[in-house]
Amino acid sequence: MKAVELTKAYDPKEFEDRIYQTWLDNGLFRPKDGTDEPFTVVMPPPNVTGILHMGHALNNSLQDVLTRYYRMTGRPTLWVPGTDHAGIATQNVVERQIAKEGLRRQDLGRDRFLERTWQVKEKHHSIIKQQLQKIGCSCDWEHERFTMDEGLSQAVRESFVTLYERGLIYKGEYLVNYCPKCGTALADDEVEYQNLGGFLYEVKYPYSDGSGFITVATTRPETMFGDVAVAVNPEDERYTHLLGTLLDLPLTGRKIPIIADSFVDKSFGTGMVKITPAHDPNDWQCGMRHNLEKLNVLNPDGTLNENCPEKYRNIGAIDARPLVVADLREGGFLVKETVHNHDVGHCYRCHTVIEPYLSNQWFVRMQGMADKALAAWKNGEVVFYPKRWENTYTHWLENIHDWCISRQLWWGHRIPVWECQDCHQIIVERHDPTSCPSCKSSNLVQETDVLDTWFSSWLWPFSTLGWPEKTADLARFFPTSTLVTGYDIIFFWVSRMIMASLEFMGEVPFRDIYITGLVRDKQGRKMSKSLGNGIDPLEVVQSYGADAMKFTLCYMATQGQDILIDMDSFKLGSRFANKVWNAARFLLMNLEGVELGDVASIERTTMDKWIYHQLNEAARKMQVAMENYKFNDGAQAIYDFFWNDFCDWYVESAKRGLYSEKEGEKARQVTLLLDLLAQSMRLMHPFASFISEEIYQKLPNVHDLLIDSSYPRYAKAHEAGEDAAFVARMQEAVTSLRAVRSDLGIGAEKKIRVVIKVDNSFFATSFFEEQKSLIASFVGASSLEVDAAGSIDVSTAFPVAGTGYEMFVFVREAIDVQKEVAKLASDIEKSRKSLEGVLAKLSNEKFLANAKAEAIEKEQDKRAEFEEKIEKGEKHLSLLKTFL
RNA sequence: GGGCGCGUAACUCAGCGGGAGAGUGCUACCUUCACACGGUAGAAGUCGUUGGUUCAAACCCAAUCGCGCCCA
Repeated sequence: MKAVELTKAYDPKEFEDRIYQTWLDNGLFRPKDGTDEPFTVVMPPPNVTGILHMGHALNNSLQDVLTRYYRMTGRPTLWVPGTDHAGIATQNVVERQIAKEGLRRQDLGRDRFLERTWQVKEKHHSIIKQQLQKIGCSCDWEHERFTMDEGLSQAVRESFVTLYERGLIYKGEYLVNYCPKCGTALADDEVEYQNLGGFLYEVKYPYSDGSGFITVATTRPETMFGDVAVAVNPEDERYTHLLGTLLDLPLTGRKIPIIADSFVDKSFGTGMVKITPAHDPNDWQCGMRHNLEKLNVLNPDGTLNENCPEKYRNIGAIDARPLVVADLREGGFLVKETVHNHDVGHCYRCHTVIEPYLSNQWFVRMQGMADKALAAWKNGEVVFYPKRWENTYTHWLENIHDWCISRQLWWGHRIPVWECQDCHQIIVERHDPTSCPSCKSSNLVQETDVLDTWFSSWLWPFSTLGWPEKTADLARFFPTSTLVTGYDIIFFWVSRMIMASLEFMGEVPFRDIYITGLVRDKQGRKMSKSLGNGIDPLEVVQSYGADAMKFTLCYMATQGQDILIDMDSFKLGSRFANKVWNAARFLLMNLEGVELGDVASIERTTMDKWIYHQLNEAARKMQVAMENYKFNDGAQAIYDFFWNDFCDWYVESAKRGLYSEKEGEKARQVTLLLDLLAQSMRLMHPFASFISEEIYQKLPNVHDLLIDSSYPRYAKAHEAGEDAAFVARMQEAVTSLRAVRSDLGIGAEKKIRVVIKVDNSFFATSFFEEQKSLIASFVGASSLEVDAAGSIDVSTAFPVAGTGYEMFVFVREAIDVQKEVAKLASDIEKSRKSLEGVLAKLSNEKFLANAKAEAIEKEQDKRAEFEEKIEKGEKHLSLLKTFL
């Protein structure tokens, strides 16, 4: 066998793209055939015109880990990728683009504007796909979907018509959240609230009969033109006698009544509230209760309309406020203004202040679906990780509002509703109608609004698999296994998918819902364009490699916690990858002239059994971690195993075998090392996919692709607890000797003589005896003796404590005896303190009566241990003092 | 106003009833034949505060302070 040469430094750029291409070329992202239960994940579709940010990197890294893990356990695995048409956002992108050409969408017309938008979509789509590939996502691109694909549009159509037929869709006049900038209605949850400074104005409203006035309090005086009443609390004795009195609305003179409604807070402001049903949600409710007129005073662009006095018309509501206030003051109506902070809604896309606005919109009745979604959760059909997010889910469903699904946009699924212009019949059908079913007229006009983007994404887990067609994919892969997403869209998306799935498929779309944290900067701030504190995942890939990024994110992805990182954080993964690379490099350079043996039948030493035991333990930890979505535990298990166990101890110990002259010993050692390396690559593949595959491809002992090989499994039979205990004791001895070396300032180049005296009862004596040369090499000893008979004179040597044994180092150098005496004395003191605590427990009857047997046993062990430490310490102390 | 989360080593975070842990950073020594993106050793924490439960509390309970998020 020939040695294999790896480059000196880990250079991910050299192989990542190539490896990805190999996986693609071999079709390894496709689910394999078989009857095992598939593992299926649908990717939360990123906005097609967006760019990949750290949140996507995290989210997709975790999905990739799950997918690769389950793929290697042998289950047919499908990860469905795709993108979302993101109605408002995409339309904004295109509008900004044509604005540079001096055009508005109206100038182009609907069809040409949409053509433009599709072009933009195509271009951006290829970018985002490339980005996902760059970070290593092992999703099945043959299953890729876009929310406006033919099939998915069919799904939208089917679901709309079905809901309509079930009487769950209606059109109604409603007070919606309206963004004047985007020119569209927003759902309640697309509004973000920000606490802003403002004023509370107290305004006189005179009685119509001229006998005086009352005072109302308002934060939005400019909406007074839409006032239709003033309300007081019915239990507010101050005002009961005024009920029914007419008032003259200032600046207009319109007459409005005083009414009673219990929603009014007596203690807020003056206890009198002006009622503007067309511009305030509470007033809207109040107006419904009292059957009041709804007087709209705004144009669609947010300016005041013809229902206002002429001088304010066509002025934006916010700009009109100071004018109105000034005129009120001048007219003597303004009583006072006080500083008042309150929450103001903003558009989640463009951050413009939203206006409650009266308009005709389409709605879905949600109550029935919400009840079913709650019931499904109560029955344990969906489980959140971490569990506490279930509160968010249930709270939202318990307070469900009807969903406003129409958007005044062009980009999206146009609402499939036609109106006959002759008989005004409303037509909602699965196929575009050509004539009116009632009067046969062909004069039909389609609704101009499109549907909310979430109306297509709530179908995602089954529309991507072919619904409404009864496809083989749907039968095989639905319901999916796990959803990985962020908590910011639990109600936007997760809840709605569950509702849609129950409504159309009759079962939940997934069982496990893993909610990731948000990726933030080191100060804990959200990463955002405006702050400029974002980290570009591709820049991380460029600097450290995709594996370093994924590994680091996993290592830090503790369940339920946000992840605070900066660019330097990724050094964790990068260093690990470099370590892996170099360990492999070292092993592969030692293959020259070796004939590999049969791993299964090869003779194993205690060290060998120990490392296989540790590997087995790592596999066990990994399985537990994966099943419980503890990505950090998984990453740590492989990190610790590979670095601390394999590299630091096993490979170091194996060097003797590698350089051995003994017949067959080198081949034996290399065989085991290569097997362990291959298994390590399998174990780490989900977390560091490229480097593990690259190394695996160089191994002479394996011949398949790693991505498709089998995952190491924990097996009770591979446990070797006794060997593990031997090695643990040896590690303790080595570490103590190294510490002494360091402490006494004995340079690495100086060889030392060591004598280990073992107690009669020491369980690892023969192991120590066997491993003398190994221990010696670990601590740089020229001579190391295990003295079971107690015959070696160590009266001139430096004593080192151990449990079950003690060690003596023959030191030639002058040592600072005072310092060592002080140090030992302080160690003894610590042991004394610990022993006191232990003895206190053991003499406490309540402890003996109540504590678990294991706890008592452990305390007894500790007593023996501390007593031994003290006893040996005292002995060593007097020995040391003879040096003085 | 309601809900949730977090306060553990300088930083980022695990641990969540029985002897305080990791990574980074820091200190000292080492370029010895895989790796200085390395090795070896080390310093570093009354586990936010105060009470309570318990034989035993970083961990459970209550209160309190600070920070963050969500909802109204």
